[in-house]
Amino acid sequence: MGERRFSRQRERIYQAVRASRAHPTAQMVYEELREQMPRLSLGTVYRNLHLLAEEGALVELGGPVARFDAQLRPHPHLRCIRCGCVADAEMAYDGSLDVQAARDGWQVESHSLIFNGICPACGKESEHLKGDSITWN
Amino acid sequence: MGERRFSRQRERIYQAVRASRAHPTAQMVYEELREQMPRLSLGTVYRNLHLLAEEGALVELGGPVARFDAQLRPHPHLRCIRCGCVADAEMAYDGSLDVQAARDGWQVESHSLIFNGICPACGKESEHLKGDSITWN
DNA sequence: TCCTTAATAGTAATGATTATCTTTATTGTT
DNA sequence: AACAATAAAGATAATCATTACTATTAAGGA
Repeated sequence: MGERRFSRQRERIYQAVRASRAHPTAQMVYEELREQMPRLSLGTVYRNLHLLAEEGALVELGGPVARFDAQLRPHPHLRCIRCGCVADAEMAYDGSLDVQAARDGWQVESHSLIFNGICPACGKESEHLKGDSITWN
Repeated sequence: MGERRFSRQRERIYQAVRASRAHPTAQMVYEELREQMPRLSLGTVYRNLHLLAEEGALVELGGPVARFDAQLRPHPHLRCIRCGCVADAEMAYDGSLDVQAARDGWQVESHSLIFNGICPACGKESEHLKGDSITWN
């Protein structure tokens, strides 16, 4: 449990998420940075994404594969049930919901609101193809 | 692509989810049924849970490990950030949100609203222990 | 420059889920 | 009831995301 030190890898990882609008996965960050840092390891990406999330510099989004967001204000997201891409919803985060949801002995801290749908790209290229729907409630 | 046949395994799997209030995972269903059906295979549980979800008899909930619900009316859920358990929120599903969320070329079909918090059991046993927070937005 | 040790790279291990493949069982038909 | 066609099961291997482990590298203070 020592003091945190600077590392160029962590810095680049943070900047990569910041610069992206794709809510990238660890794999996506890894592949992008690898071009410039061929020796980068995937484990390093995972470790640092979690460190950054832990210290509040990033937010981790759920789902079957984790995604990361440098936009710290909580907000709803849109997820494509075809390609899995994630976008920000233009909608405010309603913290009052957390109060309403509390019941029994639950202590509600936050909520995640994810809209499932078809993204512009997928909606265009496939008015015929019927891929597997990956929707969650 | 043949016609669907009856199978006692599928029937029991469906009943197991129906009878549970835990929004069980595939593993949970498997372990429970195994007592009565020692030869049951985990792959069979996964295959049938997905078949049942596909034909609309069950709903699949997201998260790092998939959970299943026989309550078909969409509704928000509570998830414990300590133990991972899932419960129903006593709150109506607001379909009007889906209309509001639509933007650009997105076709929104549904949404999932999950409250993150501490369940009664975890809140009781640990006002001292500080486990890893697993919260998603 | 030297030391301490946090952080990395590389790789093995884990856990959930999916795929493959042989055997079993459902169901329509004799 | 026996038969044939094939959906589904059981067993196991493979895949994918993520985590753990270990020897080496590199912050950063003395």
